[in-house]
Amino acid sequence: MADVAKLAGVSAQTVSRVANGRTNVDHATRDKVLTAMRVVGYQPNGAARALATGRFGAFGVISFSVSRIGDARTIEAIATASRDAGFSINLMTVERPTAGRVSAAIANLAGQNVDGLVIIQAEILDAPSLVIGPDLPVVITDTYPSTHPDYPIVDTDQEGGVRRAVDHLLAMGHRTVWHVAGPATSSAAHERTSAWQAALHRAGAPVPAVRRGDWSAASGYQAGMVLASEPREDLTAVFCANDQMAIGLMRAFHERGIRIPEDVSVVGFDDIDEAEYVWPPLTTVRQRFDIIGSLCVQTLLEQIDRGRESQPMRVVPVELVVRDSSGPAPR
Amino acid sequence: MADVAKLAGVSAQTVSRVANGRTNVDHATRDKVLTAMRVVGYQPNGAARALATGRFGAFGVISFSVSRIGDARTIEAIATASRDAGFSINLMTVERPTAGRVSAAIANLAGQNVDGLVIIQAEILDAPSLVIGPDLPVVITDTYPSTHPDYPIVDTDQEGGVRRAVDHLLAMGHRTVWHVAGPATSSAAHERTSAWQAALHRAGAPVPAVRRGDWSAASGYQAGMVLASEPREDLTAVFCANDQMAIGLMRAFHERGIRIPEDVSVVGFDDIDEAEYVWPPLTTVRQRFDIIGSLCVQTLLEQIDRGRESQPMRVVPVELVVRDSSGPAPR
DNA sequence: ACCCCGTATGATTGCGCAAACATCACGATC
DNA sequence: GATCGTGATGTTTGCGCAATCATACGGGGT
Repeated sequence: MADVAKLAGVSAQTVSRVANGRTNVDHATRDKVLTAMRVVGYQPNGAARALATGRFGAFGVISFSVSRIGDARTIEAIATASRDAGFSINLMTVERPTAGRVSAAIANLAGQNVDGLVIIQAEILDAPSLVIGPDLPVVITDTYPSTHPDYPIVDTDQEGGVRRAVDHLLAMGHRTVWHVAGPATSSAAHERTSAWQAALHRAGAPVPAVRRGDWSAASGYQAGMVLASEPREDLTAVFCANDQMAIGLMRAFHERGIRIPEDVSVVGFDDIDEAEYVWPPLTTVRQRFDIIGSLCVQTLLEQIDRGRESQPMRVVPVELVVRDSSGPAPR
Repeated sequence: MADVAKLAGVSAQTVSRVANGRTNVDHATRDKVLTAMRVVGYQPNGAARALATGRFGAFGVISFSVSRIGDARTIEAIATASRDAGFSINLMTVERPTAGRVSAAIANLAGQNVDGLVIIQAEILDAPSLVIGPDLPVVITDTYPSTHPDYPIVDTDQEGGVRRAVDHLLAMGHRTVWHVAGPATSSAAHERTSAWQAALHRAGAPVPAVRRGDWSAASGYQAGMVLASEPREDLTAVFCANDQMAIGLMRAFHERGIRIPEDVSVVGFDDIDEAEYVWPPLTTVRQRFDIIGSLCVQTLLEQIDRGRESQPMRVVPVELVVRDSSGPAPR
């Protein structure tokens, strides 16, 4: 910066003003400075700026996974919304989802580099409370609403999505709907299972035993093999807690000669890109990760302006996408 | 830090030493300081540390996409390897892959916050050269080897992977292999197409016209519909440049009553999780994104130590995974 | 002609930390 | 017993920038 100032024949402070786009700089002066910047190849030092201003221009994102599709899409949306708001993203992955590790990651990011924190909490933590500095804007997504009463939450309308899926199947004459749940460690999986139960209860339908997977197509395949090997009269519809398990389950049914949807209807959750192109095309509940991401950023920006006031949970609507994997009940 | 020093009855410098884990501090003193840190709730300020040391403890990652599976897995691997090396990840997405935008993103990250840069270049840029500060460690992945002769490159063994896939099909008696390519903007797509051509040439097989998709299952579906509607005697094997297009293509063939693999064999590229669980299970070339990620980080660490000396391109091996979507040529 | 105020610019200071050097005490060595 | 080395600690300084205050200039109002 000193070099630029010398070359342009102005003070360092004026260079700073130009670099920050202040208006109170003469046109001619600004041009001189900009030219000098280009000549010198000046790049402002973010650390020094952060030290002087107390702002980092970055949000931290804590996630247990990046490659799981939902997480990837959420992160992408957060990154895009953050960039548009002038913030960069500091991504921190936590290998094992214990509250201690998450709190450590938070501490790490918090003191260090960020103006706010998005926690993609995907999995239930072992301890109820997170240690978060009181002044750090924070938002939690992909978590039980009740888990963190003190922090703002953004999440998909799990209950509404599941209700639509189950009602869709019941409306087509299925007497009940089986369920392949996500892992017990996932709060989203819990919510979907509860909502499935509730929807069946409301309709007066029997509630079959839950099969449990781990989100992977492999686990859906296994669940499908188990279901196929203990044939039951009322197995005509299955709601899988995500699309990948639904895909695996469909492969198992194919292998066992169970036709979809003639014998059994299958519905997933997420609407991943492939859902439309597997065979048969998968009926599913579309999550709007783009909205989730931008709401997270918006929530952080509001906290930066106004502090962590009590905010309502933000629920992101879903949409049932009906394709060929679901149809009328047989007979 | 001053508060901690006062409370512990030592100098600020000693607190700094404890915070940085230096060994030359007396046990008793260290304990006093650690206690004081806990009492005060001390968190070192990353910006100040970076300013003083000139190191940020972070790598920048520039990517055009986060949610595309390969990118997501690469980013996850980079994040994990970086964390293990004590670095965090500053993620920057670039919406439109022009050299100008990428250079701007680089400038943004470079001066600002990072000790090194991973560019996941996925798409061919409009201008040949990137503007990268001469002192910034950098590594480019997912790009043409020849594009950036001056920078270290890490990439999958595209040629080897394609060769294995094509040879696998030819060895089963197919007279030739059709190809659904990735988008013209992708260097990986180019490489795979060239390798496919070369493999056919080597075998003396005819080279059918290339169909082009955009990596999505939807585009694979369209390509499949087109292929299915112009039936040809020699259409008995298709190599798709990624798994998602292969999945879409298989749906199209299902719809048109073309059996896989009895009528047509299909091979993909990537080995995404679902590949094993679509119907039929997809033969594909497994990319090792985990290795790519850790090699990227390793390359950066070496540059930090020894400067940007000329490094050989690092080629990551692949593996052909044979499943049920490929079989002997009909008749 | 005077003052006042707004605009453009410069000078000083401190953000929180670690590098570099200085100091001190103590034990080993000849 | 003088010298040296080693480990533990303190003091000074500067990293690069923006906040703050200070200064200079010029035009409009009275």
